[in-house]
Amino acid sequence: MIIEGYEGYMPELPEVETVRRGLAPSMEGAVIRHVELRRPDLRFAFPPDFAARLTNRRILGLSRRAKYLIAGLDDGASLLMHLGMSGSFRVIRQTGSQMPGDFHHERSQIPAHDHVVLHLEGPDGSASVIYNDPRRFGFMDLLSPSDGASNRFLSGLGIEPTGNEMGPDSIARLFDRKTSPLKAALLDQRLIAGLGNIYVCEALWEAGLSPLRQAQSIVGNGPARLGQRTRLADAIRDVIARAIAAGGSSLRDHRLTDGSLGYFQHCFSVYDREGEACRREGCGGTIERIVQSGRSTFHCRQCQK
DNA sequence: CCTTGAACCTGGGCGC
DNA sequence: TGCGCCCAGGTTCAAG
Repeated sequence: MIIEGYEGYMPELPEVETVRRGLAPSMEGAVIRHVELRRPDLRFAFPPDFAARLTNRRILGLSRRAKYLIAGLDDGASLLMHLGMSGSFRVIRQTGSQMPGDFHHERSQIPAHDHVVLHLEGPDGSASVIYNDPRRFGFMDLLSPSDGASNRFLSGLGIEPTGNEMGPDSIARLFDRKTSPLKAALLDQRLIAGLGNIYVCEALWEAGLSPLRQAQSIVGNGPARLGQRTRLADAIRDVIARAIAAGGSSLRDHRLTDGSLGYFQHCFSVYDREGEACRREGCGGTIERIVQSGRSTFHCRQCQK
């Protein structure tokens, strides 16, 4: 018997957190019995002996830092996973006498873009965790116990958008003397780690701030600027928290979804709403799409100053 | 150091 | 139906 779950789309922080929660029951406490690599690389080459170093290791916990998933292993190493733009995981639970890999024989062929399969043996039976990534912007790495925070992917990351550090003081420190647009500064993972294009647009709308103004323009001691930073910090927390809550709902109902934007998009105030009326009470503006550093920004000129 | 833009890939949607 | 173009959740580089 095969039970198939569907996890993961739109990989910004809330989605990565949703994936983490979805995978944790299958992965935590399980032993990796076999690792299938269908190709030598994703965005980057897998590290040397990647599969061998994972084999027969028990997964102690699955955590998240920014948009990274981190599986802690029983030898002190950690498996680092990033979903890029199009990565997703599926879990297939096997019960009965199936051998690992049999699900591929039950299908006439391997689904396109299934690049990594972790065959797990847990207390409640076996499971296969399959990483699929059409665009291959995702990547994986293996951290030795001594690597810790010196890992090239983790070392430069900024503060967590939902952590205790997020507040007007941190924003002042991080954005001081930054001449880049607010939009670009919020996307800079070295300052705040975990925000992506959708939720930056959403948070700026909620805070009533223009994506075009310079980041340093909300730095300063005046009450107006303190208010702007406070509203921005609150908006970031709020938008992320609501998206995680929505992700949780869609996860419970995942059989009803097709894995596309569908479910979440009802929650967006500006993202992908070009030409629609601004949803702010009494605003009357129209959502506009502009391009900043090569990426779409959705905003309302009327109420975002 | 700082900021911007190209590059990495595949697939879906649209206009012609 | 098909072709070419534009667009998409992110990150790393190179160039200015």
